[in-house]
Amino acid sequence: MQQELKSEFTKQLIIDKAFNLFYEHGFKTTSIDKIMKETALSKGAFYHHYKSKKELGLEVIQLRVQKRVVDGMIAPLKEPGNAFDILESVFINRLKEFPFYDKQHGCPMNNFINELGDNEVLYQTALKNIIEKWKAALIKLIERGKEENSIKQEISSQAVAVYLISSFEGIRGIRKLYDNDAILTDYLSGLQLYLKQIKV
Amino acid sequence: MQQELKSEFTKQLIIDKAFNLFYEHGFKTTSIDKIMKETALSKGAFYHHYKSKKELGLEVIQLRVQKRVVDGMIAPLKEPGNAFDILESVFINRLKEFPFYDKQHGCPMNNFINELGDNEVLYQTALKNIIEKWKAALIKLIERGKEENSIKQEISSQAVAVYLISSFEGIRGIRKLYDNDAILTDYLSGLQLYLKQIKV
DNA sequence: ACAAAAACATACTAACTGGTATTTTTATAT
DNA sequence: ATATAAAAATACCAGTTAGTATGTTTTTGT
Repeated sequence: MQQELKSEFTKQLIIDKAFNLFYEHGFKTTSIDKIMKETALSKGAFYHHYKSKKELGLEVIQLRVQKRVVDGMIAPLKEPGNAFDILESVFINRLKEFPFYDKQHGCPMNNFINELGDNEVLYQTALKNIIEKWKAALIKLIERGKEENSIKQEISSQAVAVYLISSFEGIRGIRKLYDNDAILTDYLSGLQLYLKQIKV
Repeated sequence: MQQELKSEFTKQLIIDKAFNLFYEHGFKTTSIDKIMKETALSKGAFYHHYKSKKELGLEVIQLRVQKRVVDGMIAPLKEPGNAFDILESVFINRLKEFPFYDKQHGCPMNNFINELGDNEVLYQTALKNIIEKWKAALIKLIERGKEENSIKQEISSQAVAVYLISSFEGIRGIRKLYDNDAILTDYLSGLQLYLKQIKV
């Protein structure tokens, strides 16, 4: 039982260090050697726990990348309260609260999407899964808003959800290029204008 | 003089093959060897014309990537006609006209931004330059629309420009994950709703 | 005709890549 | 304590990487 715990701890350690390196330097250009140097364990240990780099990448996406999006963007949508207000505050606050490091390196999910999204069906599916979860939660919230009459009935929940996600992921990439938040301020104004359109 | 032409031809050939490989496989994971295999020239020839891979990357961004955005998204904004109609048609038509290959591999500029945007100030500047050009052209068109009274006076041209660019680049990445255009259709509905908000 | 220079080719390096084979260490069950 | 299996370390493989050093061929000015 103690051995099992140790194994689990090591796997989590590898995933943790791998996520950080993938986030900062990309997946394909981060080697197993670099990851294991961070864990202070050997390459042999890595291949004892994972059969390939691809398997690790998949776990990082499913366990770390997904968790980030769920915690930051999906779970808050399910809180009780005025649906429109929640929609507005989640998108705006999340963007404002990012630390400098996260602004500089963009969205981990978006980075994976752009690096691996056209590469391999397994990565594709894992990433699509996160997007679909996010989309579904947004649609549900918008529908809730329509019912409680805080969001206009006539708009397409699905279209609004997709447009919100697109613009959010888009700006997370573009922000990398700048060394200040001016572009984010513009984005937020643009977003607020959009939300006004769907507000009842 | 003949030599100069030959040199220019070779450089264009290298840039051309490099762009295609970068687009399909990413910058960091495309080697000089692979590029030069495509040109049917030698590695010696490459290092005669370019001092490093970084220099090539920069030229690809400045000459090919930028041209794509200018031709497809910026130049059409400068055509005469109703400003709102131009705005609408450029974004919608461009997205609809992408060949399958381009849908699958996303936007070359966005790919570069997400792979290299947090890496190196030279790439950052070159890419930021394209975004700023695009933004400026959009702002100018929106201002034009305000003057001719096809676009609402009270909206911030800058905010709308940034929001439009963000959502466009965002969806170009997300589309990679899917094997059909359903997500694009949702995006287009969402975009149209946004545009309705700024129409006079 | 000829020397200089540009264009390109060949051969190479040292460091790094994902992955494997083999051995050593550690934990557990009897 | 001892056999067994998991965890981890070491050493290694064949292939790839950006970049260099040194050639050969082609073009060009004289």
